[in-house]
Amino acid sequence: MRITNQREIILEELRKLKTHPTADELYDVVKKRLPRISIATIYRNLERLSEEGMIHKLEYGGRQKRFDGDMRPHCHVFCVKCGRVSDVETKNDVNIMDMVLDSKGFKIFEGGVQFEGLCPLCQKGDDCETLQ
Amino acid sequence: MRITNQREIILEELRKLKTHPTADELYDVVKKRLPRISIATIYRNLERLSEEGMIHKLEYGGRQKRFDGDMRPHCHVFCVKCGRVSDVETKNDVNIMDMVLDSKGFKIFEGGVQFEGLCPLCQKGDDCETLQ
DNA sequence: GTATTTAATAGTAATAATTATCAAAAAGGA
DNA sequence: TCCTTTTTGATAATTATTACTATTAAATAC
Repeated sequence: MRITNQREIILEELRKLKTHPTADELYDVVKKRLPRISIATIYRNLERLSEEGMIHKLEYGGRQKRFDGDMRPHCHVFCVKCGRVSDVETKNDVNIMDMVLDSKGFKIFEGGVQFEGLCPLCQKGDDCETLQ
Repeated sequence: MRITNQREIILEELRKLKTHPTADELYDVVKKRLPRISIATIYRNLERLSEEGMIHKLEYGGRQKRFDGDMRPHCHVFCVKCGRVSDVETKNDVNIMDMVLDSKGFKIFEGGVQFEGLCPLCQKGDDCETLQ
């Protein structure tokens, strides 16, 4: 995987954000540093970086995928109304993988806990701008 | 929510399936009993039934949503290659909700464990027909 | 350092899944 | 049965994502 300017800046900006942005949200951020970058480059690199295990691709709650540059193990909660995602701090004493009794022939690599709820804005009844 | 023939049969057929079908997979099944049904009716009812808490909408792994008529609490594993979903039998001694220490202002309703892996067919290297 | 090879990019067209629209049909009372 | 409201079928529109292609830039060989 070649180190291009675009790839470096995409990764750098994603790591700065704690918001688990969608591709187009990250596009808006990266465009400030690389005004000529294409949205296709954002998509391609996010896909590639997640294949390489450098970022996480989050696929729950809503139609758009979200991405997370924080590779430390942690859980997420997503808002069922607006699709926003946040980190959740959890007790660390459960090994999820040990919970499996029968995986019906699947070979399991990873297990994770995720939560559903309402974000602070949607609780207040505000129309979250990031509607899924 | 009115009880229509279409709605009843969609629910009935979904409950019969253990495959966690996508909307179009369920469409093919339901069409055998209701040849004139529209794909939009499938989408509308699956969305509606999940809003009403009668079925589960599964949004991980791939672009298509999947649906599950089995409302007993249980975990899923999805194949990272083909997107197939299967139930996973797990130890029942962990209360996921108790794990939360800080939810960053989100009000959490539900928590679940999900696993990623490879389905039996993709392990063999076969081209799964249900490619995501 | 320059040439060569190969991967990555920008810009845009195409695709796929889902949702919106709307006239007609059916459900569930009154 | 009649009336109101919901749902349906058919299809258009939308939205997120991926594919395509000529051009540009990285990495490597010379």
